Parts: sequence; structure tokens; C-alpha cells
Amino acid sequence: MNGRFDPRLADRRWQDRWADERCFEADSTSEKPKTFVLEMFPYPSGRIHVGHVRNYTMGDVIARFRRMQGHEVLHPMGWDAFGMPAENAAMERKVHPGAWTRANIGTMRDQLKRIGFSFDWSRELATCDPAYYGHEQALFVDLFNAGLVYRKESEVNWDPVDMTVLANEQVIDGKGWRSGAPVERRKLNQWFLKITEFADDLLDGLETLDRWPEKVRLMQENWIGKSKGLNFRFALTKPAGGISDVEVFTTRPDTIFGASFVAIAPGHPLALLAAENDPSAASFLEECKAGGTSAAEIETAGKKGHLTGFSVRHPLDPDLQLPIFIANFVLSDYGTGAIFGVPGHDQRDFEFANQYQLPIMRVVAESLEFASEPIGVEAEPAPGIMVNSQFLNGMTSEVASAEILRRAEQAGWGLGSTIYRLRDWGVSRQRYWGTPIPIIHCEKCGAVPVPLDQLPVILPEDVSFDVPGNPLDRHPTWKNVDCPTCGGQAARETDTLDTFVDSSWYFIRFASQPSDRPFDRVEAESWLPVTQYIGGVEHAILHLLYARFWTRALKHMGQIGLTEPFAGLFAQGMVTHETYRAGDGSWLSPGEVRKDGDDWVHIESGHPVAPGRIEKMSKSRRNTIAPEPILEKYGADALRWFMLSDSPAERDLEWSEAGIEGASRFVQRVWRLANSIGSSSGTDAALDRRLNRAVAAVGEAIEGLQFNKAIAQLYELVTAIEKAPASQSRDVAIRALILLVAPMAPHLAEECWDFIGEQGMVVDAAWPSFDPALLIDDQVTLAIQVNGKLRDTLSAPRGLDQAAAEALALSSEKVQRQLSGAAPRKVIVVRDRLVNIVA
RNA sequence: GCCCCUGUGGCGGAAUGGUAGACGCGCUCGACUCAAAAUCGAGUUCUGCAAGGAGUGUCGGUUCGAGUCCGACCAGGGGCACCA
Repeated sequence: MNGRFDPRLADRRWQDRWADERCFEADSTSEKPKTFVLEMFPYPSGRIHVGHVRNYTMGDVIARFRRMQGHEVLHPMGWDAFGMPAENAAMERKVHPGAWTRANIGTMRDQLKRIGFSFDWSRELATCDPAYYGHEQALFVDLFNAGLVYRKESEVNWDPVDMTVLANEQVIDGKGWRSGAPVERRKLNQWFLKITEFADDLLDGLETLDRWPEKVRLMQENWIGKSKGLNFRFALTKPAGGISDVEVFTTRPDTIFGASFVAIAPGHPLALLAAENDPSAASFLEECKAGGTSAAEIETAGKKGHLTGFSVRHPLDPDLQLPIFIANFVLSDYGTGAIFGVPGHDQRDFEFANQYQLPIMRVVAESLEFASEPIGVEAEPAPGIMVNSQFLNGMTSEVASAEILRRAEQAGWGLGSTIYRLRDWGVSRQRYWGTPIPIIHCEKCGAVPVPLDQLPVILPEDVSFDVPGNPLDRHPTWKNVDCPTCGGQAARETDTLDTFVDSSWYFIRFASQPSDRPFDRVEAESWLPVTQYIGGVEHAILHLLYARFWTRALKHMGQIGLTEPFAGLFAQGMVTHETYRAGDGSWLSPGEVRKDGDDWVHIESGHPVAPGRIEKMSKSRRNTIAPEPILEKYGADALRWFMLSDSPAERDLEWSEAGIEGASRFVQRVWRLANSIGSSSGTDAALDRRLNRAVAAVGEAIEGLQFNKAIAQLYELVTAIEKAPASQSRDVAIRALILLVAPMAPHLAEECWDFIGEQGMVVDAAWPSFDPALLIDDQVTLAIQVNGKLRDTLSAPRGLDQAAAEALALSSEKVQRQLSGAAPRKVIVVRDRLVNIVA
């Protein structure tokens, strides 16, 4: 016996060996089957906490498992290094965002290395490095030249005190989170990427992603929001000037005879026309503008309209005139920015009609008999049988819709159309710490992309944050440049790119990183798509959709032969921990509080502490757990083991000290087994079968990312080996056990492997194989039921036939007692599983 | 409002329509020890001395047999949200 396994020595020892021998550097030219395992790269916010550890441990298990199975594995790590927290830190602590970010990266890299992840550090990248974002700028210029980039006026949340644009989540109760000043809506010229051009393709592609969670595909589907319907025109009868008709979109053409008004968005051309001639219309538009954009404000605002005095003619009933309202609930950027209102069959229209005393007609009913039934207290949106609708009467909603569509297209007043909820991707950020948008604005030539040979446009580091606003705006030598086209005076675009752009192609850069271009097509295609992508479900929509779009855009431009970037996706659960708040409302970290009976107190002051909700570990809630003390006390393997055990990987895991104790105990049990290996002879058939089953089950569980099940299997195997007497089988089982635990507990495995005298390292060893024939036992336990209730279990040889099984079951005393003399009416035998006697 | 997911011991969770509670945590008792730590053994859904009975959110249904399938409901969670 060699005492206890000491992770403080072993962790470091093997981490150094792996690094020295460059075990994890991926070879793009390898002939082996390739696997690309990727965990969503972190934002370098400060320090790694155990929430990160869970994410990377899962990826590491897959990577190490595939490597042992003979794959060439690419498992890289990098930093999503641009973003607002760095600017906030700069303002709060007077450090440069770059210095702050790079210091964090240094800290976090060291932390990750101590946990023994099999990352290929030679491919490490940080998005704030010009060697990365310069290539991103080149890709942006390519997109620009391909017509996938455009500029458009768009509204933003503007903080008038900080003179900065705020993201929606920075607006709290209509006020800036930092300044507290009421937020204004301001129109700015901003850059957009034409993601909507790929809406249909992004939607269709979801069906090919059979290794994505159903949930994520559904969320993306809803986000894209495809609606099929009819686009048609109402002829304007009471108007003036220029505009001759109003175009609307509907998904319910069947209800066309139920229309009692037309409503247009405040931004609609006709609304602007009305405002020109009518001061009350103009003030209504002002009123609409004042309202906030948040969901809560929309909720309370209610439905408001303004009667324009304009009206339109119903396309199928020349005598019917419908009034036009400007309405605050009509969106100018969805559909045509105009609708026809059918109060009887749309709840929103119903409320609006009630408010403005508009007719509410029934055009859909359960059957023709209910044609004159009035609409009750709410609208009836369900499809049904058409009534009060002239030639549509008696048709189902579906048939009626098709009929209207046919007539509209034939007569030329409408056209079937499909619209999407998805909007183009606004990528302009009025921020300093991001990728400069490689555009130069020239009075003569307009917006000109920076020529490729002048890239990268390097973000200047000599800036200060003493004054509010974007420092790029007041950096004269950087901002003022000559126009690349005409040579005249021009100015750089001072907006930077949304950080989601940075993460939309980093996986390609990981696969291939030439210095003179974003990636080498052949090399990138040799690794992509990512075999297994792992990350939080919070990125289910935006990041994953943008990355899918970016990949399609590259394909569209002929740069890569790849449609979907991530073949397999796994959305892992969060690591959670209770939160604590001091009396003044500030958050306290778990290390600052102590449990005193049923209450919590602040250790330093002794003041009571209010325990809050169990939440995702985050810096802002201060409920993070640092890995260092755990590594010090239990070692990397116990930490990794615990992160994988107990909870299924897709579910949240609540952090507990107790759990890690159990993990540590397991590590020591394996070490003791390795120490007990001898050179015994003799076979142990039961143990052989047990091992075979474990090899099969652990492999299958890892493959299915069911780490908790793999771990349960390993516990059972360890118990079985511990109980088995010395034999050659036992030594074989111990050797295999070391390999089986290696993906989860790699340091322990190496140490054991070395101890039992094996040559080479476990990282280079082959995953154990199993004999399918040994998975089957020759003795089985039959469940004996009477009327479906378990009454007895009997051991029997495998393969017992129907009659023999029945006879065996009937011989059971317990069965006989249940039957109390009666003859069974029916007997169901499931071979090698159970006998059910129906009395 | 619309869409989706989940409800199993004290806790985390297992269970191709076929022995519910694997495995872990916690707890109880015991062994070893002067003692402790570590380790090992036994037990641990509820009820009952036992035989037995009950039991997977609730109520129904399908089936020889339901945690698993179907319907309705309740509870919790997530996504979208004035989307025509």
C-alpha cells in the first residue's frame, strides 16, 4: 500500500507531462478520424468559478474519450474578450479595458490549467487581439461587398447624462442603470447584417440538426417566426396626395368579411401624411414615441388609436368603407405595418373595437346554425365554418382562406406571402471596447470599406474614460483619415461590432489560423462542423443563430463548403448556489457568511444575513465558488468527478461541499484498488461479466453525455472489484477500471497507470473493448406476478421456454397462496424476464 | 396570451410498457481504535411485531401489466410576447 493518493503532487506532475509532450496539440494533417469538441468560450470577467468548471469538464470527458478511441481531437480554448464589463471596470477603477481584460485572461488561463483540461493551448485566441479581429474586419468587408451589409436609421436607448447608448437590459424602469436619468429614444444610423435573407434556410436547416436538443430547435423556430398568409391592398377612397392604397398582411384571409377597420403603424407613410395636415394626428404620433419599448410598458400602455379621417374600400364589397386608424399596437417593422381589424375573431382587435365603438361581426361559427349568435365577452380566434361571408358561407376557415387567396391573386389585388418575425441583425455598438467597424465615411464617396491591405483597423489604446461617451469619437488622429477611394477628407466609423460577431466564427479560426487570412478553407473543412458543442442554454437563440447565419453567409460567398457549424449541440445546466444579502441590500459571497442555527450571519460584523434565491453562479450575485480551495483540499479529479455525478448534465446542479467529499472518497478507492493489483492467477467469470457490462455501459453513457450514469456504473464496478477475491480477472478489471475513469479523473488514472507499471501514458492508451457475448448472464431472475402484481422472484436458467417458465411460476408457494386453489385463466410469459399469471 | 419542459424516498437522481427507488449524499447501528480521523460491515420509501398493505403531483382511460402510453386538471420552470 502506497498511502493515500496525493492530488497536490499528482495534478501538477501530470499536467506538466502533458504539456511537455504536447499531448493535446491537434494535428490537422492526421489521417485518423477527426473530432472537434468545443465548449463555448468564456468572457474573461475575472476568475474562473465552478460553473465554468462543469462546462469544460463535460467537453474534456468527450475529448479524452474520443482520443482514447483513436480519434484526432481538436479541443481548443480562447476568450470572448470584448464587451461592456471591461469598459465598466475602466470607469470604476481607472484601468484600461485592455489591461483589465488581459490580466483576467492570464488569471483564468492559469486557473484552467490547474484543472487538467486537455486543451490545445497552441491555438488559444482572444477576440480583442488584432490578430483575431483584423480577420473579422476582412470578413465584414467581404459581407459588405457581397451586399449582406447595409446601413439604416434605427432607434436606440440613449442615456442623455452618460451620453451613451444603452442595451435594453441596462434600462431599468425607463432610466439609465448608471446615471439614473430618464432614457430617450434616439435615431442613429446603424449597420445591419441581412440575416433575414437566410430566414427560410435557417429554419429548414434546423431539421437536419438531429444532434441538437429539441428545445433549442424549437426556440430558434419560434424566434424566426415564419407566418404564411396573404398580402393585399385596400384602395384608398378618402385620402389625398400620392398614396392610392394601403397594403396589409394577414394570416386569416378567411375573416375578410369581418373587417371593420384598418389600423396602421405610427411610422406608416400614411400616418406621416395625416400628421402633416392634422395637428391632433401629429400629437398622437408624439405620444406613441414617448412610450418605452419594454414589455412591461407596452403592457400598461393599453391600446390607443387615432382616427385619421381616411378610409378604404373593401376589396370584395365596393359598398363597404372602412375607417383608417393610426394605432400604437401596430408594428411598423412587421408585415406591411398595416392591418385590417376583425374584432370578432382577434382579441386585440376586439378590445380596440370596444374602445372605439366599431362593429363586431361574426364571420366564423361552429356551424351555420350559429350564424346570428353575437360575439360574447371575448373574440373567437379559433377556425370554424364561415358565416355572414357571402360566397364563403359554409366553407371551413382553411378552404375559405385558400379561396380568398385564389381570388385575390386572380383579380390582382393580393398575393400569397410569407413573412418572418426575425429582424436583420443590428451590429453597431456605440462602444469603445469592440472590433472597429472597418468603414470610412467620405462626404463624396459615402461609406467606403477599408481596403484589405489596410486592415486591421487597430483599436487605439491611448484613450481615456474621464469624459462620458465613446472615446473613439474624440480621438482625432485615429478618427480623421483620408478616403481610400478619392483621397479626400474622411472619418472612420466610430461604432464597434456587436460582440456576437466575434463569437460567430471563432470556431472556424480555432480549426485553422493562418496569419494572412481568416482561415484556410481546406484545413477548416477538415475539422468542421464542430462534432460536439457544449454551452449554456442562455445562448440557445442569439449566439447559435448568428453563428449559423455567419456560416451560411461564408458559404454563400464561396468561402467555405459548410452549412451548419455545429453538428452536435449540448445545452448543459447551470451550477447554482444560494445567494446572500446584507441588511443594506448588498450581495455577500458564500465565504463571508456563516450558518448560525437556522439563521445566517455575516462573519465579520455578526449582522444577520438574508439568504436569497438559489441562482446561477455569477459575479454580480457574488455567489460564485472558487476552484482553488477545492483543488488544494481534494484535487482536480475530485472536483471534476463531482461536477459530473449526481445531476444529469442538462439539469442544474446545486453546489455542495458534501458532494465533493464523496467524490474524493471515490478517488481514494480507485487508488487503493490500483495498489492492490498483484499477479494472481485464476479467472472469476462473474467479475469478467461485470467488467464487460461496465465497459459497455460507461462508453454508452459518455457517448450520450449521460455522465451521471457513467459514474454510477463506475461506482458499481469499483464495489464489485473490491469484493472480489484475488484472481487474474480482478487484476484485468483494475487495469480496465483505470482506463474507464481516465476521461473524468485523468490525473488519478495516470498515477495509477504508472504505479501498476504500464508503459506510456493513459492519454495515449486505447479505450477498453468488451465482448458482447459476455454481456448476457446464463442465470436470470424471473419476476413472478399474479394479476400484474409482483408476488415472487425466482432464479432460472436463461432461455427457459413458455411451458417451463409457467410450471416454475406455478410451483411458487407465494403464487399458490394468491391463487388459493383457482386455476389460472391466462399466463403471460416474457422470456427471461417475467411470468404474469392472470387469475 | 401563445409555445415548450418538468413533477419519483430526507436530498441529487436510476428505471427498452415488464422486480420502482440503481448509484451518490445524508442519517442509524456495528467493527477496528486508548481515542479520533480514515476505512470496513449492516440498515435506510411509508405503514406494520410479522404475514401483508400502500406508494412515482391529482383524477380518469388503454393494457395481462403504466413512473413510462392517452385525456383532463394541479403545481413548478423556461422561451416568446401588441407578430396581424
